Amino acid sequence: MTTKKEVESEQTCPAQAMLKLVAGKWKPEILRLAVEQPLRFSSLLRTLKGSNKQAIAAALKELEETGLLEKVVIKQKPLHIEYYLTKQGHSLIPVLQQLEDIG
Amino acid sequence: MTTKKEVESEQTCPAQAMLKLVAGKWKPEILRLAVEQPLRFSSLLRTLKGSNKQAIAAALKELEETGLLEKVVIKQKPLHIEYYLTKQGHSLIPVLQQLEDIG
DNA sequence: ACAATAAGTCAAAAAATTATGACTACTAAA
DNA sequence: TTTAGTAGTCATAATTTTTTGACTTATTGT
Repeated sequence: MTTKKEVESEQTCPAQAMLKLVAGKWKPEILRLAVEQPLRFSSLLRTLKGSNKQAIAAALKELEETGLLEKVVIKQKPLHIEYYLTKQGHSLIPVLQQLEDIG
Repeated sequence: MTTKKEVESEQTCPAQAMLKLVAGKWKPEILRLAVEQPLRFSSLLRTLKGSNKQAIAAALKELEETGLLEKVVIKQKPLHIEYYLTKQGHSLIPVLQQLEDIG
């Protein structure tokens, strides 16, 4: 979402823009989990304690829109959808790891 | 600030915690500027277009509290206060740089 | 056509973040 | 002791983000 504030103040810091792509309550954790295996909506819902469908849906949508996750629909008995970490998504992982190491 | 949400959901992702330290509208930019020279309140206010004293004050305070900036009071004719990037603050710079490179 | 399961959407409320305007504190010099 | 300059604080308002609960779509097997 492009906010009114953003339009008015005309972002200039590139790092800030990038940080927004992984910021938010659930996105870093989701990316971390995606390293290990493709993600499923319901599985995330179970795994991420304190989350809810809307939070998960919003996070997955944003991560997909910004090209960090790829959505794959599997037309099976009960509809399955998997989210894979993209190449760009993978490139973020070591950066997140460094952040952890510093903190 | 420790929020109600944080207390309830008991954060578990370490990267998320670290991201919070540099997230926000002005913190990344302030850190970047601090690499070049010690920062002054009024100077930041002039430099960061679209900012205001409260935003700057809050950002500097948080960056100081989390140990990324160090505050130095210079008792001179008109009171001067400088903010220096700490060792830990410096260690974040390459990470921010990497984020820029990816984005 | 209907049921069961997975994956969502939508509108509204609650909470957090950011912005605004008025006011305060400290220092040194006159 | 008043003044000028720098660095803020405080309460409140506006905006954005996150949460909540009810509802919808898609698929396949029966």
